[in-house]
Amino acid sequence: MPELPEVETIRNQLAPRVRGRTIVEAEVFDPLWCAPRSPEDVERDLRGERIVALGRRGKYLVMELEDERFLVMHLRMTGNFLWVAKPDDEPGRAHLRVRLVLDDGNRLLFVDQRRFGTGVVVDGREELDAYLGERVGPEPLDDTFTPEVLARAARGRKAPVKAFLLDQRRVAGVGNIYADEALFRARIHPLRPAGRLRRNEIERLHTGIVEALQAGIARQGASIDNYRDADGARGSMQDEFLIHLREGEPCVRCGRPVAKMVAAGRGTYVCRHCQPAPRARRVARP
DNA sequence: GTGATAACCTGGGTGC
DNA sequence: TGCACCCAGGTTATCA
Repeated sequence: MPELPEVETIRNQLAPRVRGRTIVEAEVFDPLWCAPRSPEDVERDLRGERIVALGRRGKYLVMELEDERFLVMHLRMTGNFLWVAKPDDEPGRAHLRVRLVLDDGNRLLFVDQRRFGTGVVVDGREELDAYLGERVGPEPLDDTFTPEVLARAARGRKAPVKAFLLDQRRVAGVGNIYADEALFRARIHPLRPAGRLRRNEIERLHTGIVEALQAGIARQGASIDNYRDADGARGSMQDEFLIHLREGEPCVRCGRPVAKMVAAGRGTYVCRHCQPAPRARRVARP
């Protein structure tokens, strides 16, 4: 599942290749991708536009076009954004949602098996800031993301810390994989209420988030299922998971078996020894 | 305002 | 072999 490291990997690969290129042809094959706007409208917006830069915000890939127009894409569950040099190299049409042909003949393909991925054209930097501002919180790899920022976001939250981490408005870019990895690194149980974490736990969680995401970027992301980088290659982070998907295997820290549970409605991996469960609250007697 | 849950979607896995 | 059903999960809408 593409999370921050996977999207950042794609951005790193594509940014230098697309900068300064012009989109000479845009084809949107799946109306769901750009709904409620029609594919024809979006194709018209993109055709002839020069690409100024390719950025990222949380899990969003942001293609900046001329005149402060932005194509904001989200890969969701199974989306891939592929770079193809020749028409013959294109994969089958089965899951192809969007094709952008550049003036140098190269192609960008949005391929998405489950059709959750989206693309939105936003006009103006103010509208872009508003669009992202209501969906995405602080960037965890920015210098401005400090333990204080994390503590402020968690303050008063009764939701389990796993749900807190998955909420993109609290911390941008963390999904199911890296939430598990960050919590294991921080030795925090996923069901602990976010607002009840102590100062030293917030600091450990901050470090865990940053280190887990950096590890993912260093390994070009995790290819559990569908994720491929811009060149169609698999990442290798799945070989380096400390806890995620390791049910029944010995914990890398204590050797006890890793357990699987459900937290925030998601499959969640935990070491019950290294990540102690929250104590049950006493019920007051009448 | 907050937290929980269903729905969206499709392919793979499982059981019969 | 074929069919029905369940599950995976990021985001959004809805409800309590």
